[in-house]
Amino acid sequence: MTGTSQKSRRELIQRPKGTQDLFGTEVERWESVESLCRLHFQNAGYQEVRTPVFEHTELFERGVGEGTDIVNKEMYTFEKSERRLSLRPEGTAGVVRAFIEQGMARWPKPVKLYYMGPMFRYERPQAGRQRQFHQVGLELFGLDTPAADAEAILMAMRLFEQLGLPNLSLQINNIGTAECRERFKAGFKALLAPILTQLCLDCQTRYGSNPLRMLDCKNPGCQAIYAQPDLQAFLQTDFTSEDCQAHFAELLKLLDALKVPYHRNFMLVRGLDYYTKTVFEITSTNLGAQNAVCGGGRYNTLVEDLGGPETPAIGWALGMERLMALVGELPVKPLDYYLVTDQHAAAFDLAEQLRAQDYKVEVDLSGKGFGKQLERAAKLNARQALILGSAEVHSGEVQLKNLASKEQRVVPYALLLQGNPE
RNA sequence: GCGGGUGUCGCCAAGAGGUUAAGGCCCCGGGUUGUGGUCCCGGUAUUCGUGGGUUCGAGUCCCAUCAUCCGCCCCA
Repeated sequence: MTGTSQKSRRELIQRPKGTQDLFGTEVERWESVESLCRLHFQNAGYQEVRTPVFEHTELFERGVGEGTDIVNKEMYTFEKSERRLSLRPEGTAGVVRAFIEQGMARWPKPVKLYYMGPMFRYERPQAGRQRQFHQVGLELFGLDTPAADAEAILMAMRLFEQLGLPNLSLQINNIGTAECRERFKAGFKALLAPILTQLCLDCQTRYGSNPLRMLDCKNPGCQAIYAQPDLQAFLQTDFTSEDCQAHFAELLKLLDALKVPYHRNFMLVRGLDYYTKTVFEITSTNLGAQNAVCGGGRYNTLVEDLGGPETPAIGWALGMERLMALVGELPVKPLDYYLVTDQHAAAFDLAEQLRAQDYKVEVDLSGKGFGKQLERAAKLNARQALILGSAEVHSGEVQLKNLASKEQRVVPYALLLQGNPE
């Protein structure tokens, strides 16, 4: 092999930046969390929806919003026979597209869906952020009630409680409708106009494009300005309409009754354009700088914006990588039997019968001596070894050996299959 | 796109310009071809992410580049 081909091989076996190989016990942890999510959703009447990993680029441009960083600089976009397609950077747009295209608007209300799968954003990787990452999300279509908001939030909070996540905080806010925000922007800009030059350049840009996002600014100087009493007073007067305020108050009442602790965060705004009324984020101090494990909110105009019938909705998504960083140890199914054998036909037959009884069983395939096979059984931490040689096949028995106690005895097949003769 | 940290075997890791690049774990083979995890013996980096440069001499110094981690931006 020449030097250059070695080099290209080295590059070939290097995974793309911001992607991850998942294997071994880590995959088992993911699987058990995923099945817990499924069960949790299904028990509450949510159905899984599986949409494509790529969609027409325009869907995201119109859905997520043309002004957002996600569509401006983070999408993986490619062209194929005159069509612009993008790897999905988030899940809601695709689910809404499916909702419209599959006629779910005519299903009995509400329509309750969940999804899970990979998402793609072209960003610099850091703790809790990758280019291919995984989300689990929930969407509830057709209702604009505080109860719908409460259920969506409760579904997330109870899931995290079941998983025992540490140091969680539910941050919640009401950003009202588009009209409410126009009213807000006017007042907010009027207050800031005299001191605009004291703000950072980013905020000065946002002043013109998206004033709400200014509140998210990490610049200490800007934060100090936004923390000033007169501005806070303005923020906390709740600029939203009476209807929005009543909706939100009712939601908080429900959360109180359910003993779901929350923090009303007047500074919480979200980066996607489609949110209305309720927005929330669930953060943990056990994560790095990217501390949100779950985020979502109400989006009452998105279905219509994408060409569907007027349909209010609320939803959220959680980041699996961030979630898994918070989930502690999970039990791994142990190996019940390791089959030591030089009689493979009989061994496979026995293994299959045991597996049918839900035992975890491995058959040695090496053809090596029984000593080496037992060595492997011990390395795999098998509870028991089953030794099945020609003598045992002839007598219809098997040697059952407890690898911890070293006890070994002869057991007829039939007895072994009747129950665990430990 | 910008800023900082780190790159020596699959993993952890010694090595501070000078003979053949420690050690541990894992893996493989043997001691023990029908009885294990302990133990013993042996094997596994012509090479230090890559490419240049300085030097009589470079894993050790310089430059560039790549990768990775953390942070900014933004978000799950």
